[in-house]
This record gives sequence, structure tokens and C-alpha cells, in this order.
Amino acid sequence: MPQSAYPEIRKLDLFAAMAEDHFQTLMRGAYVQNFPAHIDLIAEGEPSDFLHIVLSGSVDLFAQWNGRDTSMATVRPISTFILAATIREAPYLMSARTLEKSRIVLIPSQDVRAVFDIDANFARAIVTELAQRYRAVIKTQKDLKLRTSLERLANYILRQQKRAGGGPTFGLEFEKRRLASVLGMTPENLSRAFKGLDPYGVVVDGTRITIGSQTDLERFAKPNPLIDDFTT
Amino acid sequence: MPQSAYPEIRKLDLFAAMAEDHFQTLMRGAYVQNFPAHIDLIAEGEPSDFLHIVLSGSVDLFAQWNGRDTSMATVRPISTFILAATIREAPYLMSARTLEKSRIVLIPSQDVRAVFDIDANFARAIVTELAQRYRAVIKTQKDLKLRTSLERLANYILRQQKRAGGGPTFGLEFEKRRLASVLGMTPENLSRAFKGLDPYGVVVDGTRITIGSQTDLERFAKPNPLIDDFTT
DNA sequence: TTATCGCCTTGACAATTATCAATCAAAAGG
DNA sequence: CCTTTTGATTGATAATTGTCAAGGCGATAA
Repeated sequence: MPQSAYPEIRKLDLFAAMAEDHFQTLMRGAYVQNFPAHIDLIAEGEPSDFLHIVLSGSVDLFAQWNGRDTSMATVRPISTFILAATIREAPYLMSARTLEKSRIVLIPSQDVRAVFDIDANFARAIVTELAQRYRAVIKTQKDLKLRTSLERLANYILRQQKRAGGGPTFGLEFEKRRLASVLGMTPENLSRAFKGLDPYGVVVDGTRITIGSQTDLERFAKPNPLIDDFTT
Repeated sequence: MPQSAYPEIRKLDLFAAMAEDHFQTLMRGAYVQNFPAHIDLIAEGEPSDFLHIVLSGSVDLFAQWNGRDTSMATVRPISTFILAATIREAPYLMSARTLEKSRIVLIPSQDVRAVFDIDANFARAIVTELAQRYRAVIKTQKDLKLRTSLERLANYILRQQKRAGGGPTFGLEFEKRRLASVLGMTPENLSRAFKGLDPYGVVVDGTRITIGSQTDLERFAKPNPLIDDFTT
């Protein structure tokens, strides 16, 4: 793969502390691919042959059962996905597809496992990464089980506002049908949920959101760092 | 702590491969406590001072928000909980309480982190454990987002049947109100859901379940290893 | 044995969420 | 420019799930 991408990858927490020659081993076996939008990268149930790294663009992780499907997460640059499956040498639990034109690094899983066995710093970095992701999923589960869809939307809006800089007006990160799926509801229900936040000063104009009354919305949403803060 | 518990703990995947003196370090700082039933062990939001190991009895992990609460998981002997919080030195995301009289080992989190930094085998064991738990939570999330409560119950019954040995009659692992919370529904709804499985030959007698028609139930439940098999 | 307690169940009802069909609007393509 | 497509919205309706109140049933203790 082109060496130009090395420094960016090396800077990821996952790879920052490992020995240089081990990093080179991983990079030698890796390759970069450019994918157009809306391309399936992997399917749940398949063996986990590669650890993926998104260099640019974005990727949707989703799952299916009995004809239904749901968005589980969005992967944005620069970060990895399918780490747990790679480590456990187990089949993927989620499928992945590009949301837009994306540049993706593929590292053979067996290389990852081999280096993991001989590089303690890499192993420790993986622990930290996995622990962080585990906690993120637990938070999502609490969101799903403890809140109604209206409350989930309200808290999502507050999270997204913070991500976007904290101002009263900001854009959604993806299209509404996906947002609905991420939040565990139908697009119709999402549309009505936005209306339901009208009393709290939420104004929607296409993909643009304006929070008219921050305190009202927060009083309703009751955001909680143990659910909504994904940095800890 | 009493040495009698050492061998059992040592046998856990998490501790099996680490250096003996590191294991001794952990055990020296650890202590065992006996708790009666229905005692709060930890509360979400508190700093994660100890890694916990359940030696006997059982523990309920639950979470609360805005006056509501939900059961996230049950911990049975012999296994650990609060591993991710310990590793990340972050506050607990879940509270824990004993379900019955329980014997629990407490290992100071700083000891775990210290040994994790110097024992590569321990670090690797933690990776494996965390990856497995991460995948378990993803499966639960798929269960929640892709299935109705009736479908979740049907699949739970099939999973529990397998755990209990595979025969047509078996017992539930805990009281129904907790089962309802674990499955993400109210006790009333659970009660009606059991009735709703009547057409598939499910007979409920208190805590005793009998599956009259295995194939009918399976045809309805559509169990899937990528959701229901927690061993991979 | 009888009283009490906790849990489960049931009925009636309300809230939430999903489904289906139609329409609208904006983006993409010719 | 106009057509086609796609996603978003809306209305009507149905299914699902939750809430509240009452009653039942079995375990436990006096």
C-alpha cells in the first residue's frame, strides 16, 4: 500500500505505541482500496479476514434478521472496525457498506493476531480500544432500553450539537432514514418525533437543526454522561 | 483472602496464563466478602475501584435513568464484572446488586492496571475477554432492535432450553419480573407474551417451561447464531 | 392453621410505535 | 429544460407495548 497513508494510521491510538518493525509488518501485508458510495464491504456471518481502517469517507455498520435491518453504528475517519471479530477469529456480527466514496485499508486478520501475540504494546492498545468500544455499546443499550424514541432523538440532537461545535444551529450527520434506523425507529416516526420536539424549540429545515431554547430541550432530554458522553 | 479460592480463580481464562508472581500480587491485594441477597454492590457513576469476581451466588447488573431502571445482564460464577471500567479507569456504567447470597472477590483496580502493564499474557487474556463481551453486547443490541418482544421471548426460551440441557421441560433462570426487564419489557407484557406463545406449544407452569412443539417454536423464533449463540 | 407478603396475572385503557398509501420536494440524469 | 428517482412528510389506521387497578396464588411466618 502507498506509504503516504502510513503516518496517519501510525497516529491512531491503536498503532501509536507498537514497535516500528511490527507496524511495518502490518503495513506490508495491508492494502488500500477506493470504494464508490453504497458498496457492500462485508456481510455478517462471513469469516473476519481483514481488519478495516477508514481513511476517508464513511461506513455504515448494520445488521439484519428475518428481512428487517438496522443501523448499528457509523464509522468515520480515521478509525478501525471489526476489531473484536478479528481478535476472536470469529465471524462478523455486522455487515458494512460505504455511505459515500471511501478509502479503506485492509489488514489481514492473521497478521493482526500474529503481531498481537508478540507486541505487548499493541496488545495493550487493543485492550484500551476494545474497552472503550464495549462501553460505547453499553451506553447505546441503555439509551435504547431506558428512553422512548422522542427522548432518544432529543438526546441525539444535543449530542450532535456538541459534536458540531455547540452553536444553536447545526447539520445532521447523515440522512434522516439512517438516523431513524440508528435511533431504532421508522422514518415516519422520526418525522413525527421532530414535530414532537417543537414545544422545546427545535426547528428542522431539511438537514439543518436549530435549537430555539437550549434549556427547555435539556430539561426534557435529561442528558446523562453515563449514556451520552462517548468519550469516557 | 483465603487461599482456598485461588485455584478456582486461577482457572479463569482471564488469569490462567499470567505469571505466578503477578497472580500472587493480585491475590494479596484482593479480599473476599460474603453478601446477603439483594444488597447493592456498586452504583453507576462511581469510580471503578475494584474488579469483581463472583465465586458463588449471582449478581444483577442494571442501569437507571430518569426514574426508570433496566436489567442489563446477570453475572454467574465464576466470572468477573466491571472489567472495562477498571481498564479505562472510568466510572461504572452499570450498578450491581446481589440476587442471592453471594461470595465475591474484590481486586483493587490499580493492581489490575499495574499487572496489566507488566504482564503481556494477562493483557492478552483481557483482550480476549473484552472482545467476547463486546460481541455479546452487540448480539443483545441486535436482539433489541430487530425483534419484537414476543420474538425476543421465544428466542430466550430456546436459548434457556439449550443451557438447561436441551430437554422439552426446564426452569427459568430467574424470576419473571427480572426476565421482563432483561428482555426490555414490562412484567405485564411478559405475562401476555407467554400466552402469545401458546400457539407454538409453549406451556408455562410457574417457573417451569415446557416446549410442546419444538419445530413450531423454532419456526416462529427463527434463532440465529449471530444473535443467540453467546459462545462465539 | 391463618395472616401477610410478594409476585404474578388479568382486565381495561392509554400511549407509543409501526404500517400502508399518497403526496411533496429536492436532487439526479437525459 | 423536463423527466425520473429518491427521500421526506402526512394522514389514516393497526399493532405493539405500557400503565393502572384489582385479584389470585403460593411461600413464609406467627
